[in-house]
Amino acid sequence: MTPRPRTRIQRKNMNVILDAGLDVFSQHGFRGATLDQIAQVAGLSKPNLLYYFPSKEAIHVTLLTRLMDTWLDPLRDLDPEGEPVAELTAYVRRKLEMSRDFPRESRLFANEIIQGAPRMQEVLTDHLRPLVDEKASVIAGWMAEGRIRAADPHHLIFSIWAMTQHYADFDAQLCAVLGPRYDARFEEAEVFLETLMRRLLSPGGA
Amino acid sequence: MTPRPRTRIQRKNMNVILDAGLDVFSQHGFRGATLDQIAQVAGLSKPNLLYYFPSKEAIHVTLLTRLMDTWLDPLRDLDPEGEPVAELTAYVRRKLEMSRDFPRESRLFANEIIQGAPRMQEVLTDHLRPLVDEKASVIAGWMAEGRIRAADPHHLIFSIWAMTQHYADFDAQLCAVLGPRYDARFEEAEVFLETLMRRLLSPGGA
DNA sequence: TGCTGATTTGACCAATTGGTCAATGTCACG
DNA sequence: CGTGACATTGACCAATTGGTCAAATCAGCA
Repeated sequence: MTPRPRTRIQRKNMNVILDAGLDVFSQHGFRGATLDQIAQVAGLSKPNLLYYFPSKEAIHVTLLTRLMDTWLDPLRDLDPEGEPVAELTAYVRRKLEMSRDFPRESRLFANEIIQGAPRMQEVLTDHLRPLVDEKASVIAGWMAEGRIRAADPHHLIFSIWAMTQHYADFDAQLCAVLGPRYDARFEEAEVFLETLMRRLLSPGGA
Repeated sequence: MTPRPRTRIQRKNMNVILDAGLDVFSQHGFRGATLDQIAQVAGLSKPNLLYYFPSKEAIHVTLLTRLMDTWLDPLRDLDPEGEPVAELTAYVRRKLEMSRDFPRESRLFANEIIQGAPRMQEVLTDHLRPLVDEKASVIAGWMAEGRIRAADPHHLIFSIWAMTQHYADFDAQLCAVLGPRYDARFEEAEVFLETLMRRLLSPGGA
């Protein structure tokens, strides 16, 4: 689908196009985005886009594939040998950092899922699901050993996704509701979520 | 913007159109939706749509406005005189029920917010923000009285929104990850979220 | 320098977009 | 059974869509 970049120029332009595509797709979704818009943001002509990518969909698929590579890293990093509460709060912190540092990627993903994930079914079932099941059973193990309080591990993971990605995906709402406190939203969120995780999971309920 | 329906036929057709619009807008966002698609789902001709609504945007705006009316009811119902933990778990339960019973409405809202809420800024700052501030101070009052454990009330509300709406907005992801457990997702979520809220808020940390 | 392949684009295309309008059909009510 | 308002639509429009292509330009190398 995506030709391997061979020259300097190819690498540079493909990155420019993907960055522009990320801008536009994350803001309007696949169907709402147009090649003209992407070309304009990229500073290239439309035929030039199609010299590097065979179609609009190819740009989108390339973005989603590259995204999934790094998107799940925080969950992969969950260490079965680590201290349970520390591991899970660290996971939340990493996810929150991703929402802060890569909001466009989060929104691209959210758009795709909300619209039924038509171009991601296989990657979700083939890669995401096994990873989630694996980490859920690690968490279940911790719970069985009494190292953290019991709660459905899958829904625990879903809640962590929901709460952390919310700060990227619903940014416009936060901005409207928080007013002047908007600038501190990530610091406040980190404190709040750490408290939440600790009370939910710490054996003492601390 | 939207003419008041005068006849039976008008009322019926406007509802048919709005329902079709909800289908299409919630799946593709504003720019990704087309009048032809809405007309097809509604079972009407395109010029007939435009006989009842002056433009594509008018349908969208009407949907959003009607939605906001009922979307915030669960939060409005939060009773300052009630028992704090019971009130907040009831709020979570009502929000979760809305995700279960009105997933299209949730996705319509999510699409609009993700795309920067270009058509909702004023309703967010004029209606949502005052309501959130009011309820946040109710919650803060409960915390100050020691009736629930302390935590940032605004971020508590955000987390409740995130976790409950996640079950509507990211349905495709849940389906892929949960597999056969997918059918029980709402029952499981209710149990999980009740546990979470209780541990987070109950003075004993129960 | 000249050559060759990589890069860029103006012009173009068929299909689709949101929207208009005149003509037609239908319904309620006197 | 008229008749006037309500309802419906086929035909059409200009603009935009994703995508093509031949011609022009550029970069690097012998």
